[in-house]
Amino acid sequence: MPKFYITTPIYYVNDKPHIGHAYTTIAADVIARWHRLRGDDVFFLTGTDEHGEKIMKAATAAGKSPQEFVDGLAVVYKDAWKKLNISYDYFVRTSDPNHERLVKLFVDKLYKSGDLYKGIYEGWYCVSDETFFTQLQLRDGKCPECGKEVKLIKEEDYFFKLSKYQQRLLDFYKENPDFLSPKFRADEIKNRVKAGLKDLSITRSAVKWGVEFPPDKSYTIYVWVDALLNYVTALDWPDGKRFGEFWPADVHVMAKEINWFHSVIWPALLFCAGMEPPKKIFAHGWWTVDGKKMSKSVGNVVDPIDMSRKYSTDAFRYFLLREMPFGDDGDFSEKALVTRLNTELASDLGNLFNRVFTLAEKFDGKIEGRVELEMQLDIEGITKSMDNIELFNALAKIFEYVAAANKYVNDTRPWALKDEQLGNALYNLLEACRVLSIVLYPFMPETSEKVAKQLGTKVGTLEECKFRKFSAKVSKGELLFKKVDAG
RNA sequence: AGCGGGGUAGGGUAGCCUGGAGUGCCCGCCGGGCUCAUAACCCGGAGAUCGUUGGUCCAAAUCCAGCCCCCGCUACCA
Repeated sequence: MPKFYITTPIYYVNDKPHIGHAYTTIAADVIARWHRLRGDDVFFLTGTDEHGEKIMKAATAAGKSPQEFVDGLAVVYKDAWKKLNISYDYFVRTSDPNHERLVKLFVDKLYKSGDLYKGIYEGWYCVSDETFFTQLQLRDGKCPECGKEVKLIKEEDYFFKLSKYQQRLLDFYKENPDFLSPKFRADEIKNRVKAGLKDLSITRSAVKWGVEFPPDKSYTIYVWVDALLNYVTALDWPDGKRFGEFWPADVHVMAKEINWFHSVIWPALLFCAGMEPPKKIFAHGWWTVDGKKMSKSVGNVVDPIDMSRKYSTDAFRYFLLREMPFGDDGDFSEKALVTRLNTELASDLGNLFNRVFTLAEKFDGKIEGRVELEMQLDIEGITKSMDNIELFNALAKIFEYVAAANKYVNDTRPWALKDEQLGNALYNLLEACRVLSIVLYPFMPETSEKVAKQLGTKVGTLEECKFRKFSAKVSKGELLFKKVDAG
């Protein structure tokens, strides 16, 4: 059985999840469910990133210890993923003692490799935002966030010789053309690496809430190194059974702003440790909301839990993956969501099931006949799209089949048929519905299960996406998607 | 400034890499069909100088160059 290891980033727990977190996680869930449907042995990892100065400050402000504080937020994330039907296999936390232990082990290994050295780190620090900026990030020499004065901080840190890995990375990208995706992101990364790599300071002296740096205990390990390592500590690197079974990761899914860390720094760290890099990095785009950049100050942050409660988890999941090609940027609006829910989910898909099941329930003859509605389903195309992580294209193909099935109803006019002819039409339509329940499963698992139940069966595997003898007993249930008023 | 992406009917997109009738899809609009179904479904129609100028070519949305707009990213923010 082929294995498939997929991850989301671990999310920084300074706030509850917003639509961006939900998007990454839902997309990864869809891919994970797809591979389970294929029969792969899937390991789907998500989790939370819990170290850093900001967390400590937030905890203090809340009158809690950092650990109490992050414990509370980890639960918020787990609850959210439950509501969004995320089928993760393991939830990793960077404050977990096992993670911390393995991070130290890994960094110690880096240290012994000789690729760490002591140097001077310089950065522009904004006191009010408690954040470092690079020279280029500054706006008119002032803080790009708040516009206040920044001061140059110099500190002695341990550096990782990232520059040493420039050529190795470029060679790796060349030998593995599918490593960086989508394609248009690959050139961005390659060009930046070609332009030259600077070494990376991987310790902090000011940050107390973090993993201790073993060779020099006055430092903590830079949170990004801590965070990236979750992908292997969750597998119990180096000796765990899961590590042997699942590493290297098949795909790391994330938003584009952290592509650099995954495409450049992460493989370099792994090279240094003598380990295999992941097979694929997939960086998706960002959502604007009603045409504007989402931000707390504008007050347009979309809460995925609200959306799923209001329109159903499946409708929300569907919308996110249907509205924009996976990889691009796109715009979220409730109006657009309602339109897709009312037209594609209620009128096209839901109504198809409803009209077919209504006809089938009234019929007491034999449901059998010639296969007439199978080849309209482009299962090869869907498979190819899903395997290439073109989720948008896969959905488009699935809905072409929905349209073909609706057309078949209109063309065959089953309400005017009886006996064998009606049995034939119903056979084709019910098999089409059954097959649809399978291919829709990764995207809308609840709906898929409801359809299977109404068909008197269970959601099948990808292999069962072929027409066969229909033997189940149909019992119509409630409407799968009801229309809602816009606004 | 550097790097990258984009400008296709009222809106949104695909097509561009590997030139070949403006070809497709979704929403909206107009007309027809059907009556199993959630006023659902099916068919047809109107609507585009494919940002702009020039070039290559028998042929350009597609390739090349210039220009005009729009938008990202520029690494130690977690």
